[in-house]
Amino acid sequence: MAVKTKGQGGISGATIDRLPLYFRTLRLVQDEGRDIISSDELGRRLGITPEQIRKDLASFGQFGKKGVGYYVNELKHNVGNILGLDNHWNIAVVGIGHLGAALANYQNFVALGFNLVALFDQDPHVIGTVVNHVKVEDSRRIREIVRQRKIHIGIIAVPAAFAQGVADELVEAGVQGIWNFAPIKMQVPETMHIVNEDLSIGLSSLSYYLTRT
Amino acid sequence: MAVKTKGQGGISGATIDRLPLYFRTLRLVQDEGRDIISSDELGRRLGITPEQIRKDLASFGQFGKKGVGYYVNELKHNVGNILGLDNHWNIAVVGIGHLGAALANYQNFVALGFNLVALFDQDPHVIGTVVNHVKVEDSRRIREIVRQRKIHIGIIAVPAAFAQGVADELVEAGVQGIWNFAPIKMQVPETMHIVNEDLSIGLSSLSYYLTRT
DNA sequence: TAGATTGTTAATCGATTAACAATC
DNA sequence: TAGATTGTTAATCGATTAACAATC
Repeated sequence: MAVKTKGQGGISGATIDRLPLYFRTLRLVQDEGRDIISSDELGRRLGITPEQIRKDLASFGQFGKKGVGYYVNELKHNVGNILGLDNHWNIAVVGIGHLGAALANYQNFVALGFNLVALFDQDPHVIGTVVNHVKVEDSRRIREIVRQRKIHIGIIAVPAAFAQGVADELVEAGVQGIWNFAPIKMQVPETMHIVNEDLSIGLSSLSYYLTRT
Repeated sequence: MAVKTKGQGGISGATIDRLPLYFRTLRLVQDEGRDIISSDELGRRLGITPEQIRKDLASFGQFGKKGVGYYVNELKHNVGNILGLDNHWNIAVVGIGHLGAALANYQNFVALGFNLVALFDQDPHVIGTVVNHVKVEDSRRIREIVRQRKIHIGIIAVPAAFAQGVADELVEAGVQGIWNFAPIKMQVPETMHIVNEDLSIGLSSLSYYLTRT
């Protein structure tokens, strides 16, 4: 679970976290050849109330037509634009263990417009191998390559003990955001955007609910 | 990011999602040989206010000593108990692609007391291989093996197109909870506990914030 | 036109923060 | 005792739900 995506600029963090769901569903609906969709149907497909969806969208503008619904292509374009997906951010994964390799191969990122441009690891057996068409580089070259390849987002998939060090290097190299899978709270400058993905939370909370059934 | 862990039984879902963080930090503090910790220090280590922590804990009982703090061992035991970790749930991963293999190898689950007891895949090249000391079985045997090995939680790491089918089988086989990594909203009976882990949300929301810096 | 559906305001609900009495 | 720190109540803030006018 991604932790603490706090709101900013007046828009609720909860709203922002729902936008990717809208985007994905709109893509599916588009593939089905549909031109128009109502907040009602979108809601039914996602398990979200239509009022919630209308409110979320309305906080960014008027994208629908009263009495009609939303034009699928147009809305998808707008939501993608709001999410900044057309920036086509360059991303790099640091730590090509099982999880890092899984992330490097994750096809849904391509669908969102992200470009995987670098992979890093410090294990000599892993350096030089190719994962999803990208060669794994030595972690010591993070600073150099992040600048060269204009990497915007660093994904941290190293063991907890190394995560802070990697974060420091990524920050110094000038990435704008970090997506962190290591189970630690990292120290980064105020201006750095960081999203923590904590896999323990989902499973533990499931345990909580199971215990109380 | 884990989606929609709604509160239940009067306890806020946000509170429950913080408990695993407390648990993990207490384990670390315990390893450091510390006997006592204050809400203030716990807060500093996690980036959470001490008031929030005290409130979270207080909703389950009085675990601290005024003027002193919390006894680390005792609190860790209590938080683990609240989360139901001492149930030592049996878990199975369905879909041993990159992500499924990463989850099967995820060491943090062991630290939380979960037992990995089965792996499933439908690819004949994958069936029979061993991942993290567990043999991969044919997905067609889900129902049989879930019962045999008394699996409580099913983890879905198959492509979106197969996820609903897998969920149906897991439900029929009698699992109590599902941890779903496929990017779809699944239809399951009301009584089934399901936590959706949606990796697109974290990265997309990061894109949103980066766009507005 | 009548029916459908959005966008927006008001009401409710829930979660966090602040304050402080209790007490170790 | 004096200082520290919890547990709890009250105040604030934020997010969701309900209602409905606008309008296609």
